[in-house]
Amino acid sequence: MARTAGSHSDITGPRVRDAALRLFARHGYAAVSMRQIAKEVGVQAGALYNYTPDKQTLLFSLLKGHMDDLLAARAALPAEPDPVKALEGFVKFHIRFHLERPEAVFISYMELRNLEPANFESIETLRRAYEHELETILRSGVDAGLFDAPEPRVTAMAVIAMLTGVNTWYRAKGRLTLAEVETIYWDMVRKAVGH
Amino acid sequence: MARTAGSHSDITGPRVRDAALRLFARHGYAAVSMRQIAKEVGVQAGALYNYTPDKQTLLFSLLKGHMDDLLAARAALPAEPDPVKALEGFVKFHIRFHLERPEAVFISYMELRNLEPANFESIETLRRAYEHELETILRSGVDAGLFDAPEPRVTAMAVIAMLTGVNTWYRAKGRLTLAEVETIYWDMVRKAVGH
DNA sequence: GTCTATAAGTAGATAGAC
DNA sequence: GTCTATCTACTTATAGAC
Repeated sequence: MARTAGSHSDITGPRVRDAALRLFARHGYAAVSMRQIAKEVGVQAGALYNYTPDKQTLLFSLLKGHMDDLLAARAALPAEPDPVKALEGFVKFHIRFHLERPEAVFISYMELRNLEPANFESIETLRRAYEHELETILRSGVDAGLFDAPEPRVTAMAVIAMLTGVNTWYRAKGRLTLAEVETIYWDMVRKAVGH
Repeated sequence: MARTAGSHSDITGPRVRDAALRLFARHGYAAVSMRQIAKEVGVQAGALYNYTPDKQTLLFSLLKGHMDDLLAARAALPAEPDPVKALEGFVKFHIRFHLERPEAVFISYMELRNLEPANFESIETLRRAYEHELETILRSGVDAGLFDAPEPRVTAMAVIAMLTGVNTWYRAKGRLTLAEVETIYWDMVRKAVGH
C-alpha cells in the first residue's frame, strides 16, 4: 500500500545512518559536513535533525550500534566448553563478523578520538568486554594445559589485532575465499598459542 | 650566543611539524585548524605559511618523513642471511621502531584517507615496499624448509598487524618492559610461522 | 619572519513556513 | 517531515606593514 505522503521517518532514518556511516568511513567524521550527509540521502540539511539531535550523537549511535551488534552476535553463539574449539570459534567469528561490515569496523577504531569523553568511555567499556571474552578462552586453555601462552592478556590483544587486520587487505573478489582466510588465520593462531 | 632577532626558521619549522604531528594524532587532520597549530607553536596562523605551502602538504610531509625514516632505519641494519634470525630481527625492529613514535604511526594509518590521490599513492608505495621486506624473509624461510607458512603474503600482513597492534595497549610505565614485549611477540611469531 | 587584517567560503544548528 | 532562510562562528589562505 502507498504510504501517507510525508511519513518517511522509518525509511529516511536508516538512510541517514547508512549515508553517515559510508561518508565517515571514507572521509572521516570531522571532514564530513551535515550538508554532505543530507545530499547523499536526498534531503536538505535541516531535515537531518529529525533523526539526530546533533552530529556527535549520530557518530556515537553508529559506534554504539556496532558494538552492541558485535556482543549480541557473540552471545547468540552456543557456549563451547572445549578451549580449542572455543578459540577456533572466536577466530572464525571475528574474521567473518568484521569482514561483513568493514565501514563500521573502520570508524569504530578511527573515530574513537572524535567521541566526547562520556561517549568514548561507553564504547571502550564494550570493547574491553569483547577482548575479555578472548582472554577468558585463552586462560581456560592455559589452565587445561592445552595452550602455551604465558601472557593471556597480551596474547588476546595480539590475536585480535592480527584478525582485525584482515580488513585492510581482504577483497571478496580476490584469490582467497572467506573460508580459506578463516582456515589460514585459525592455523596461525592455533600455532601462536602453542597448541 | 643570542640569535639575530627574527631569524627563527630553523627552530620554528620543526616546532610547526611537532605541533601538527601531535594535534593531528590527537584530534585528526580534518578536526585541527591551522590556528590551533599556530597557537601551539606560539605564532599567528599566517606565519605557518612560511613553513608549508598549505595544510595538505604539511600532512603529506609528516607521513612521507615517517615512511622514509622507517625504510632508512631498516636499510641501516646489517643483512642477515639466516631467515630465522632475519625474522627475529624484523619483529624486534618493528616493535621498537613503532613504539618509539606512536603519533607518527597513528597518523600514518589514520590520515591516509585525507591525502590527495597522488600523495596517497606515494605513501602506499613505500608501505608496500616495507611489507615486501617481511614477505621476502618469510619466503626465504619457507624455501629453506625452516617455516611452515603456505601463504607468505597473508602471513606477512598478519604479522605486521599483530606487531603494530602493540601500540594500542603498551605503556612504558606498565608491567612489561620493551624487551619483554619483544620476546613475547617474537615467540608468538616464531610459533605462528611454524618454526 | 612575523604580524594584523581580511577575503571568500563553509561549518553546525535553529526558526518558522508549509 | 521537509523545506528555505538565516545566525554565528569558524575555515584556509593571502596581502601588505614592519
